[in-house]
Amino acid sequence: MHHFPSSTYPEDRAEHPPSFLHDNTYNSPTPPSSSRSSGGSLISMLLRKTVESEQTLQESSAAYYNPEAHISFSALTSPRLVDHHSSTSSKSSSTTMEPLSPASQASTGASPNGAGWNQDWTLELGDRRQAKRARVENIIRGIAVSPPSPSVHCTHGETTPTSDLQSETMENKQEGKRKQRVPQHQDLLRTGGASGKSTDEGHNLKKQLQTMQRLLGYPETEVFMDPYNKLLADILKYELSRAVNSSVDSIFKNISHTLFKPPQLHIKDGGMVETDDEPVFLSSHELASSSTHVDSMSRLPPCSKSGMAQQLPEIQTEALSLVVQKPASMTRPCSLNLTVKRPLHFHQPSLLYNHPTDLQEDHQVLDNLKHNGFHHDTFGKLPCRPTTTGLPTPEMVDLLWDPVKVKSKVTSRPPRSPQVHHPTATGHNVLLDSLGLPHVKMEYGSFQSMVKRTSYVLNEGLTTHHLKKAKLMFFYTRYPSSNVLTAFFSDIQLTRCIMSQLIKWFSNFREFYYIQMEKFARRARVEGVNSVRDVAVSRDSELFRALNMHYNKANDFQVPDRFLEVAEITLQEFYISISLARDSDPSWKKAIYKVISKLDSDVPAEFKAPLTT
DNA sequence: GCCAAGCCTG
DNA sequence: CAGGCTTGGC
Repeated sequence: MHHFPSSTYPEDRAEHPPSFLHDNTYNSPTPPSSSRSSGGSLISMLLRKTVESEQTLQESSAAYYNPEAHISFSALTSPRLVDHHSSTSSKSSSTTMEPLSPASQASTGASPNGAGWNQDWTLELGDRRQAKRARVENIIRGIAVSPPSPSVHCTHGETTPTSDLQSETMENKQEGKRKQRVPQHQDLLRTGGASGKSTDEGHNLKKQLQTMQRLLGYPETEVFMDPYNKLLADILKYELSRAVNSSVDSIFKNISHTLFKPPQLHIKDGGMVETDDEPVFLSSHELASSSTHVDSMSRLPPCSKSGMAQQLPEIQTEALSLVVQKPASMTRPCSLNLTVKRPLHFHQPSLLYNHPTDLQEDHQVLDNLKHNGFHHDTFGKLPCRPTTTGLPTPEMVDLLWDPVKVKSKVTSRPPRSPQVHHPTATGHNVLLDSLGLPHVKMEYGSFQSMVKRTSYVLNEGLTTHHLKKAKLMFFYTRYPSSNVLTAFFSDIQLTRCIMSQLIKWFSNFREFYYIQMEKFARRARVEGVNSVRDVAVSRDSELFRALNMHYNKANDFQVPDRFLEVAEITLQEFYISISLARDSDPSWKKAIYKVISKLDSDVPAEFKAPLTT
């Protein structure tokens, strides 16, 4: 098996029982990711706030949420968050790298596999307020949509509608003309939007609001008399104004992050989540990252964010610098210069029906205004290079609806030195679309099952699916050769740039891996572990959880036992080196790297996937 | 000088 | 995760 080369403690190693006697029945705990995104659509939240106001007015004592939905929500989110901390802290008293207590593990494992809050809107369907929301939504959508003129000034003028969503949105394009000026938010906040420097634009906005209020069933005075509601109204005005001015890009981008949510989710026993429909790519983990990390939305690349804009023939009303990236070639440049972005997905279930905790709500609205609402420039001005193909194929357009691709950073980074290679138009490769969707625990050997063909595309660049695949491959190989990469990423044109990116990915994976190893090795020493024999890695260990969270965030992949063995060896190597004070040598890790590099396994053929059909 | 790998940074 | 830089081997 795997010996323990260069170990300083061969005796320890010899005496150390096989560490891979892991419980096969282990039910992988859900990574402590969590929670819901604190972000979301401003308009959605504002609308909901408005509806809530209505609710308050009409049913002051009634619970807003469907009790059942509320319960589900709580069960889906809160426990895990709490549990994560408790389990982590529970370990602090341990002097070894022992697994967490069964209790904590159990409670953790009982948590759902993320995407918990996604259920909310589903559970609310049928509510009578749904109709009202729908109407309001239509209004908003109408506001946001530009004039119908299809004379798009864009290199992709022949953009082909490919979805119902799209055509549906098209129907709502018959709206009035849009303003050009984009009011500064400071002005809006200062003047209350339609007041002060108000123009006819303000009147229009007010009309829109009045319409909404009527639909919501209460007199407008009721809304604005309350200072709180007035504030919300002001904010709403601001948002509407932005939409009216064909500057909904940022809003669009904000909501697009969440609008691509799965159309339907079901909670399975044990908290696992699965979907009826295929396009489920936006996991709660991904969303969680946006809340735990600094405003990830603001960091989303413009190309990916504005990608869906090319789905509709648009009218160019101004010379915006927004660029669109061809989704099928995320890392490749794009030449689209569409200038009008529309919230095509306003009608989709989204945060409109998502209900973050109430108390946070108010702050979220304002915070989003401050932090999310004004990233227009950030979104729109980052460079994006032209595509090599110029025109999007229907498949490409179709891919625009892939939320992962659209939202992912992976899609944005152009290759360092873009080599203009012309895609072989006949290269009907298949996307590993389902890489982004499996929320069901899958077996090691069933990787194939998550490789499904959804469309024929010409993959010129790496997508988030490739990234996810690469991460899973890391469980087998830490140092993949270029041959392996070539073999397992045959669905994309492995240019030098792409290959470099793949290599870089694995380099980053290793970096994280070794950082964790060092951290936990040092922690073990601090906590009093005095023998390498006590250094072990199991699926229960915090180290594994961290790694699993990083490489298998959705926790939908059964990590091979061999990886745990390698991880344990790595941890032990670090432990040994640190114990011997080798870390005083600047290159002390290299010896470890050399050891670990010999522990690679073959990547299952399933990962090659049937990329062509 | 080139290149791969690693390190640092954002 | 990716860009930039350094390092070390050739």
